[in-house]
Amino acid sequence: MGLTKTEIFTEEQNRLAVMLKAIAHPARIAILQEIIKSNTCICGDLVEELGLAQPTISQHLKELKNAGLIQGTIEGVSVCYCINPPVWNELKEQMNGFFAAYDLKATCC
Amino acid sequence: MGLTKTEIFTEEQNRLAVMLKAIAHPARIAILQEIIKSNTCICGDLVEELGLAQPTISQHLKELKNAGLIQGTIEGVSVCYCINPPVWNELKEQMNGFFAAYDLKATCC
DNA sequence: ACTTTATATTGCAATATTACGATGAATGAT
DNA sequence: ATCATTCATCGTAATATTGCAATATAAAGT
Repeated sequence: MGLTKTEIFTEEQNRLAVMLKAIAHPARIAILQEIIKSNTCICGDLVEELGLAQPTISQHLKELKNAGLIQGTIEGVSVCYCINPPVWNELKEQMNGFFAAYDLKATCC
Repeated sequence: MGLTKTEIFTEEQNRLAVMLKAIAHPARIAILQEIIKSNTCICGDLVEELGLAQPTISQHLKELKNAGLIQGTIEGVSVCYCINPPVWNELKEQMNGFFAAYDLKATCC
């Protein structure tokens, strides 16, 4: 098969999975950290920072964009990337919910 | 290729990626939610709860275990699963760090 | 118009993931 | 001892992901 059975799960579960899948790669974690670290939008110095080829970085950026976590605005020749607040907050809420639910009842094994 | 270049990234980035990849699937999100919801360890009623075959669930549990997020203790015929606090907390800290870093400087686009 | 610079797209090879049927191993009940 | 129950493992088919070379696109400078 190789294809996730999304129809079995809730919309929330599927959306959270998509967002987490987008972050779940060291290169994309590094990209997000760079974007957050540099106060302004980052204008694609990423290829130099990370040790990956330009098409690879471009592809990772595309995946982050597809998941809605970042947005890219064209600035002349280059493109400036930054966090997309609504989706980022959605992720934050979901994860906080997760962590809070566990903290409440961590009385098991 | 199809193989992540882990040697390029920091140990922290790689560990976070492994943990997030483990959660980044709706079935595994659902499993974690069930484990957290049921105060006690969950003793594998998961096959009935979710609509997936038993080998599939078993495989997902294995991946969560490999990432260190859950632990399973044998209880007679069945196996009881619960959150593995150290790794779960590590994930929580990492994610909180992420979210806190962004909240500080959300003054961009 | 031509060239440079910055990014995206395409195509491909290697590998990983998802799901499940069939089968195996271990415990508890009869 | 035999059987049912619970879970893990193996094998396999379908699909997804990762990374890059080659190429395309698009804006800006000369």
